[in-house]
Amino acid sequence: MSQQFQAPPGTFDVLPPDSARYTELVARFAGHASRAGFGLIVQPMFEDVGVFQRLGGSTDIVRKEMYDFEDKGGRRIALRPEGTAPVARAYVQHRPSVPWKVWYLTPKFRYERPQAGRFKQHHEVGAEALGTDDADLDVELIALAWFFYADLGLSRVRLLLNSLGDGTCRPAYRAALQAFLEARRDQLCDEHKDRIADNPLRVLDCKRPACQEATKDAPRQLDHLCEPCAAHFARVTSGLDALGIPHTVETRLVRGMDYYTRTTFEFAAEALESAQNAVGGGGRYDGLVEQLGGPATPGIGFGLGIERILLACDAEGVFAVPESRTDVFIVDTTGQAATRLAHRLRQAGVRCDRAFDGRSMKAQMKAADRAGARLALIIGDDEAAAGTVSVRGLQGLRGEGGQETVAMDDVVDYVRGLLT
RNA sequence: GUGGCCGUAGCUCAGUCGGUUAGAGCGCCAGGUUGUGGCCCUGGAGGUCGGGGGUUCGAGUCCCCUCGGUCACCCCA
Repeated sequence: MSQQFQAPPGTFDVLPPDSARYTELVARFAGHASRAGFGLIVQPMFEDVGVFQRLGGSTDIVRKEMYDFEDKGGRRIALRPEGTAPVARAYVQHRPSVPWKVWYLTPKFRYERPQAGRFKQHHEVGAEALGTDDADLDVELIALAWFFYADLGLSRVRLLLNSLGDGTCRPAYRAALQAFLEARRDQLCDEHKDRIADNPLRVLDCKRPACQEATKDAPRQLDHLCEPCAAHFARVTSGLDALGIPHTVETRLVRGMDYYTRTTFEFAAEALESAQNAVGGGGRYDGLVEQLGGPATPGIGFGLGIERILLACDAEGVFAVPESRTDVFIVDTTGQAATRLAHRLRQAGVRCDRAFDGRSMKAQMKAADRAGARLALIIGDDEAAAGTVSVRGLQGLRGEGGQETVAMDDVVDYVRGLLT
């Protein structure tokens, strides 16, 4: 007995017709991104593990959720757990002129237990822009994501916004927060007692009631911004206002990677019941390129989770993409005509399909119907002898059920005329 | 990594108190109509009941283990 395999835990196959939503979603995002001056970046699925380790050492994503291994050449490799660091790595490697604006479609891998809206491999579309710290760019990125969601039909998405400060104001704030947390160490949950030293901001993000209560009056980064950071944030919020993008300032919003500075944001789908309601997130990372060995270069970007977006669309009842498989189906019982006719139609830009295995006319007509074709092109013995094709209208096309006889030589043009 | 729930046909599910050849609907194939789809009718194919072990005269049903799924914690897209 042969072994049956299935997709590894936490992964999945997306088959037609469901995959039509993926292609349509990506096409829409590509449209928004290219209209905003972003070009596609295609990158490896894996990187030297150091690309990720060097900048997220105290985050769970890097500490315990990374798919890393040694390859046959003894290199330490990690499947990409996130998309920003590889883009920064590419920037350092190629030094493109700035501002450098790229968008991507990528799978992301995280070793964690699957759950509603959470997988070991999921897919994101995203955008990154490097080379300027102008707050207008922050607004442009956020607007790109925001109006992309709107384009899909989503209306119940909430933008959460925060500023984490920079190298000037963050250290002082961090120290003040650590002092505050140390004084209340006993009230924190066990897990976060240990995080005060290495990642105090993370404690603010804890959802346990005990932690929430203990940190209720904790100092807020937003109140400790230096003057330039405060001005930057004010320009971001006023820019969003100018575009009519509603936002909620969420002072506890920390996000998953250590490299974020200044603007951070997250998009929460309120239609999703599950705990996994973040459909996108991102922020500014003005120190990242330098940490990866490049020149000091500011940057900002985001990633949007395709699977969660589709879940949110289902919950809101929007973005139903009808499967559209073919326009024309060739019913050929002679076994002599279908191959050439299909080729001619396809070369002429007509979507067409056909049956195989020499099935009966009835079976081929059934197949034509199931394929969603608007026209059946019938070639039986009579047509073959006369050099003609019977063109029959199927569902959706005017004259449905009607049938006409057309010369084989003219049928491609005739069909194109009917379909336009 | 921790915990709850669930595994019967390709899909959605039924299966009585443990009882003899494991069912339905949908889907698929064929026929009804030797050249015509949808609707209808008839028939057919398709299952080691997730896997292994145990209890029993007898296990889809009870017990243990295991694998898988799912949901939650954690974390995030």
